[in-house]
Amino acid sequence: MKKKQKLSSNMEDYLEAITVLKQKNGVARVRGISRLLKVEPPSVASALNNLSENGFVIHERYGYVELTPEGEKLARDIQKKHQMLLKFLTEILNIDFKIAQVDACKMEHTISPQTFKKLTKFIEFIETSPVSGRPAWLKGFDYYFKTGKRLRCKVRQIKQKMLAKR
Amino acid sequence: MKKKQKLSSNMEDYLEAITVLKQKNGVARVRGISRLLKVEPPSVASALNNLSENGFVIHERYGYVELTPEGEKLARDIQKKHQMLLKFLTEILNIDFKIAQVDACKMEHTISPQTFKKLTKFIEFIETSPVSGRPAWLKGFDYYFKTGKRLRCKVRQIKQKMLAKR
DNA sequence: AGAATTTGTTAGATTAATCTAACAAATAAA
DNA sequence: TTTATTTGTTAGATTAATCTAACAAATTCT
Repeated sequence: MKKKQKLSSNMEDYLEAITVLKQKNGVARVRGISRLLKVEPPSVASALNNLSENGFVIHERYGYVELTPEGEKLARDIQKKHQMLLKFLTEILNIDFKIAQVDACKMEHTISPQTFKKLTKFIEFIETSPVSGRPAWLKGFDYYFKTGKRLRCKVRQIKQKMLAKR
Repeated sequence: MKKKQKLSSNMEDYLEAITVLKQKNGVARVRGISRLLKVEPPSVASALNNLSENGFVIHERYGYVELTPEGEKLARDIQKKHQMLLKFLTEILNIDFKIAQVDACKMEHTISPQTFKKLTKFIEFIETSPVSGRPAWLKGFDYYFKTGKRLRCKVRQIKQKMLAKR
């Protein structure tokens, strides 16, 4: 066992596919992985050999694919990145789900821990906003994106109201 | 000439390196590309052959590397993506320049046109904010990231002031 | 149980990107 | 103008990821 510290994007994709399948069907098998990643079964076999040699999966001939603890940890980390990016793209930037899914799938392999952390916090910041739903500034961006114009901001609106009341 | 429609990330990196060098030194040569991308000269030679066959660069033996109009266009597009992502990461998310640079370098090859457009608008929205400098909500995020706490928002502050004045 | 279908494996080829080693051209220094 | 240095090229090996073709095991159907 070679115990690589860093897997290729490709191998990360295989690990991710395995957890996705286990979550969906309870088990992961060559066929499922092959279909999910749109590669032929021999590619899966070769990838599993690689992951097996490096201690991320356990796979006996014709059997189910199992993750080792390390494999499980890695897969979880990748999934976290994926979900965070997907959320950022769909919920904050309002990108179409399918496109966001593809983008997230690629970015999850390249994003640095720092950027991951920042974006995670960014999402958290917005989700826990005291104002219910999408905060005003984000709505302001939605409007700007659609029309190219700016909504007058709340602060100014209130100030104007105050002036009017006098 | 094969005229590929889609280049690999790798080839895109070479194209980008060529424009960067031309912008910096006026010309691009094998050595410069080799040093910039941290690959050996034969790798550059082979990449240039590829790009040459596909009509993106012109390179005669021992000479400077020139971009064709198509090469130039592609390189410019990649650079735009890179600069936009760098800006987003450094100016909005406040990520360290070096890390942002690395992240941008990878993401520039995977980002979809939609995401590119959204993010570009997002930056524009913030840069053209009527409030000078970083808008309040972004400062709110900076504070939240550092302390985990929320600044009370402007609207509420004003409302409180109004109450106090009565 | 036997046949048909699905699933998995092996062998071997292919492609893209890289490398080292050896050599050749161009440039700079003596 | 030789020599030395830098720069560029060619040939050939290596690695990772994929594929097709052929076969083998497991499962399902009749």
